[in-house]
Amino acid sequence: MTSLPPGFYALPLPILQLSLAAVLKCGQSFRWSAYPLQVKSEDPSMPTHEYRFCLRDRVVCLRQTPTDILYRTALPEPQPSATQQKLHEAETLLWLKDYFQLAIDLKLLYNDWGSRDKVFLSIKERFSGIRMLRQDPWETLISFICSSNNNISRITKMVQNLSKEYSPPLLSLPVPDGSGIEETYHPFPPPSALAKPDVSSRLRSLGFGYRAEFIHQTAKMLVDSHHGGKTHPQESSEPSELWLLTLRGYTTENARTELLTFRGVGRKVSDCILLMSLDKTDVVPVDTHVHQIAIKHYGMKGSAKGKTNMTPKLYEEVCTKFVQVWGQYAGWAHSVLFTSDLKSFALHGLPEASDPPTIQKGRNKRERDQDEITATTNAEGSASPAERVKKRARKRRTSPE
DNA sequence: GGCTGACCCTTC
DNA sequence: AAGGGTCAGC
Repeated sequence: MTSLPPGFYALPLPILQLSLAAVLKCGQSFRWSAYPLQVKSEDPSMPTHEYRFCLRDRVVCLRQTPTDILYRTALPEPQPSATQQKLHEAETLLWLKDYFQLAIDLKLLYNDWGSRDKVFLSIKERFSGIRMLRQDPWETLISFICSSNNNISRITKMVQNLSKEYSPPLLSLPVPDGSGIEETYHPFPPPSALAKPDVSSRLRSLGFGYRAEFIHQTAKMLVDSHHGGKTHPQESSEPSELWLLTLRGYTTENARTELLTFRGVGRKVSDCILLMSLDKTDVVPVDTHVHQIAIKHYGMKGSAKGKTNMTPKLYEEVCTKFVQVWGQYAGWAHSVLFTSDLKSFALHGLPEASDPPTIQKGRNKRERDQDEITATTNAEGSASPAERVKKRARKRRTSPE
C-alpha cells in the first residue's frame, strides 16, 4: 500500500482473517450497503468495493485490500475539526475491532475445524475469512424476527425500510463511484420507535406481512418491561437495549429463555441472536438448509429430498452433532459451511441426495462432482449419550393484557 | 409432547 | 408450490 484514498486510514489485516465481501452479505447483518468501485487496472491489491454501515452517530466506510482494512468515518454536520475527526476515527477503530471480533484468530480456528472434520477441510481454502460478527442484540433481534420463512434479499429490503421509516436521517454521502448521486443513511431505530401504537399496521403496508405484529409486540414488550421510552434526543441507548446487552453475561440457556419470550422468536431465531450478538460461539442455528447439510454430509437421519419435519428433538440432535464435530466455536464453523453451501446452491441449483432426479433448472451431475462440499460423509452413527435437554418452561403470554 | 395448517410475500 | 419459522390448536 503506497497511497490511501482520501480520508481513509489503514488497519493491517490479512484477508484470511476477514473477507468483507463474504461476511457482510451472507445473511448475518442486513444493513450494510455495498458499492462497486471503478477499477482502472487489474491490480488485485486495489479494492473493488466500498461497504458502508450506519451507526447511531456516524457512518463507517470500509474498503479492503489483501493486507489491510481501509476505514473512514463520516459524521453529521457540522464538520468537525481535524482533531475531533481524529478522535472519532479512533473510536471507529475500536468499534471495528469489537464488531469484527479481531482478537479472535480465525486462521487458528480454521485449522482446528479442518483437523476435526474433513468436510470442512475440503472447503476451507475456498471460503476463507468468514467470521462471526458481534452485532447489536436489539438490531439482531428485530432483523431475525423478519427472517422467518424469508430470504436474504427480502429481509434486507425490510430492514432498510424499517430504518428509513422509523429513524431520522443521520447524514448523506455521495456514492463512491463518482456518479455524484447522494445516498442518505438512517441508523437502526430504537425500541421506543417501534413500540408506538400504529407501527404494526404501517409495517404491514410496507410488506412485512405477519411479522409486522411480531415486531411491534416485541418492541412494546421490551419498552414496557424496562421503563423504556427515550427521553433524550439520541446519542444514548435505551434501557431495554442495555438490558439486551446484559444477556451476554447470561448462560446460553438462560439467555435463550429470555429471548423465547418475545413474539416471533422461536428456537431458530433465538439461536441466531445468541450466536450473532450475544457471544454464544457454540450455538448452531438449525434451519432446513443446515439440516440438509447435516443429512448429506454428517450422517444425520432424515430424507435428503423429502422434507423432514423439524421437531425440537431433531433440532437438538443436529445441534449436538455439530458441536461434537466442531467444538466450542461450532457456530462460527457453521457459518462457513452455510456460506459455502449458499454459493454452491447459487451455482449448481438444488442439492440432491440420491437417485430421484430432482427436476430443477437443468444442470446437475457434472458440476456437482466438483461441488463445494465433496468429502464423504464423516458419518459414524450419532453416538451421543449425554443429552441433558434442559427444558425450560417458556413463559410466554397466551393473551395480551 | 408431537404434528398440522395458516400466515405475508417473492420467486423458481 | 415452497421457502433460511412461529404460533395456535388438536
